Amino acid sequence: MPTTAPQDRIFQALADPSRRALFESLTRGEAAVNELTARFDISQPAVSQHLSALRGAGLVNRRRDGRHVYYRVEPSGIKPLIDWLAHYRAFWPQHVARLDQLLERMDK
Amino acid sequence: MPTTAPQDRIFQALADPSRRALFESLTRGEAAVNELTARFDISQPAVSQHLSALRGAGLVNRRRDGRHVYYRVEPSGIKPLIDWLAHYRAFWPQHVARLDQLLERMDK
DNA sequence: GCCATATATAAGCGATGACTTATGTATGGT
DNA sequence: ACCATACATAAGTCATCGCTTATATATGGC
Repeated sequence: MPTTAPQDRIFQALADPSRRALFESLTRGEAAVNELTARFDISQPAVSQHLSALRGAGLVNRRRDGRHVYYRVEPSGIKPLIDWLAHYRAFWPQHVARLDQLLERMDK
Repeated sequence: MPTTAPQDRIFQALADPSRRALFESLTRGEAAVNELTARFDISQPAVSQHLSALRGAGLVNRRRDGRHVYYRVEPSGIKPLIDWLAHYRAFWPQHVARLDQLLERMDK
């Protein structure tokens, strides 16, 4: 039954509260792993693993600068989520048009 | 770290592919547990457990009719998801206004 | 009341997940 | 070259998940 859908990794990535917190933190701006480790009460490897999951889901990017690796939100990453929501357009008929416009704009 | 957020149950509910498939199936229309069990290749208890999780997340309703229990999508259930998305408005500035309108309309 | 159907709950099991500590790999400074 | 810092990966542990089978709880028809 479970043929891996495109939403699979993103939903699973966001299912974990720590990961959502990390993501939330990154929306405040790019941050290196050591900064993130300082902000949260989990070990550095745990942070790296979470970031890896977020990256695998396409939700974040990374960039190396010297010894630091800076992570930042990948704006296009949440598109699968929007797509998934749009698929259930039938349940909010009035809003479909707006969602469609949103999707069009995100394509570019 | 993990103080149970409002998005918690909904993200976790949607993290499972079988559960998303069930939800998808319900968007085609209300269905009883035995129908859903027939559609998928998992046991009836598994279906009931998934439906319970979806219900716990506010994504579906149920209604009893005789011996059957019919489940249907709760349209307001995806609002937390929209809310969560809206929170990251900063990343798609052009779309914020539209998302806001969408949210306003869902409130009623 | 009795039996069949429909669903929910219980109990158990193997797989996966989220962490930990320990170690490996880059990079920079001296 | 050496050492410290920054990050990733490995390995192990404990909890949670998704499933199963077995059983309990409706409801309806006779």
